[in-house]
Amino acid sequence: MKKEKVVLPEACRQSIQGIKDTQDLLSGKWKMTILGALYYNGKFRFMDLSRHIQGIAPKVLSKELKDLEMNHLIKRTVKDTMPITVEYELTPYGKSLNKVIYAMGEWGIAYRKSVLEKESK
Amino acid sequence: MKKEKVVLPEACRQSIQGIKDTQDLLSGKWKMTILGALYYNGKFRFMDLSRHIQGIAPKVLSKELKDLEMNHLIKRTVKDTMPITVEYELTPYGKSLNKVIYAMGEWGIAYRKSVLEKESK
DNA sequence: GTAAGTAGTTACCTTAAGGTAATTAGATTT
DNA sequence: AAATCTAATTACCTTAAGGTAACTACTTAC
Repeated sequence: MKKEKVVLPEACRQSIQGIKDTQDLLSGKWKMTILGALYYNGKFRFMDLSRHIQGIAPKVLSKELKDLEMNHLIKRTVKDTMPITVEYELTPYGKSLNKVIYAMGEWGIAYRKSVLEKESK
Repeated sequence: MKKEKVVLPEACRQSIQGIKDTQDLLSGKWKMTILGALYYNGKFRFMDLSRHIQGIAPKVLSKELKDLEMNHLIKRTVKDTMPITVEYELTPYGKSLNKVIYAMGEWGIAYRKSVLEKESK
């Protein structure tokens, strides 16, 4: 019997690699959610983020924000107020994730709806 | 000083929750990549998947495929060949992730390009 | 008969992700 | 004077994710 090895066109291979790269950069339970919050609200202070993202511990939030900042997806700004406040927002680079963020939000909403419908049957 | 608590419109809260739900369902290093491969190639047998997704161990691939099948995102079909082969493909439900998959692939490609450009400077 | 291909499974191990709870330190409110 | 706000940090712990390597059982090609 012949072995027909599956060979993918270069464009497919690139897309699959692209997905992997994106996933690696946005790894973990929280990064996409944080980016989503900043995307939909524009700016957030640390405490407001921690209040609006249900269940995240300050230690974890702090670490995720550092990761995202290191990858130039968000910008951290210390405001000269009393007491000091810190604002986080998407960089233009972070904003370029808009399609990913939007698609995930929409799919999740539809997903939740479909689960609820099944349960009510 | 006044405390102006940030309050998000319901639509934002839903979108953020949607992102979180989606992320939770597609957690881990490999699920999105597997879905991407099936999206771009249509069907894949176990060994072909394991060859095309660089670095994934058979144990891990097997587990991820089970997870995805349990969540009705992919379909597993045993073919009556000698030796037996098994095919994996997206369900219609899995295909509804197309925008997420596509957006992540495109962003990843652009990301890789921008990294290469910076390095060459 | 031996190598290689099919689709996994099993046992074992390591690392990192993430959670808990307490603490810091200055400023402001009550 | 005590509580609460700001943005975190620190120490400690647990779990799960993921990797390694070997193995199964069957078939076919060489």
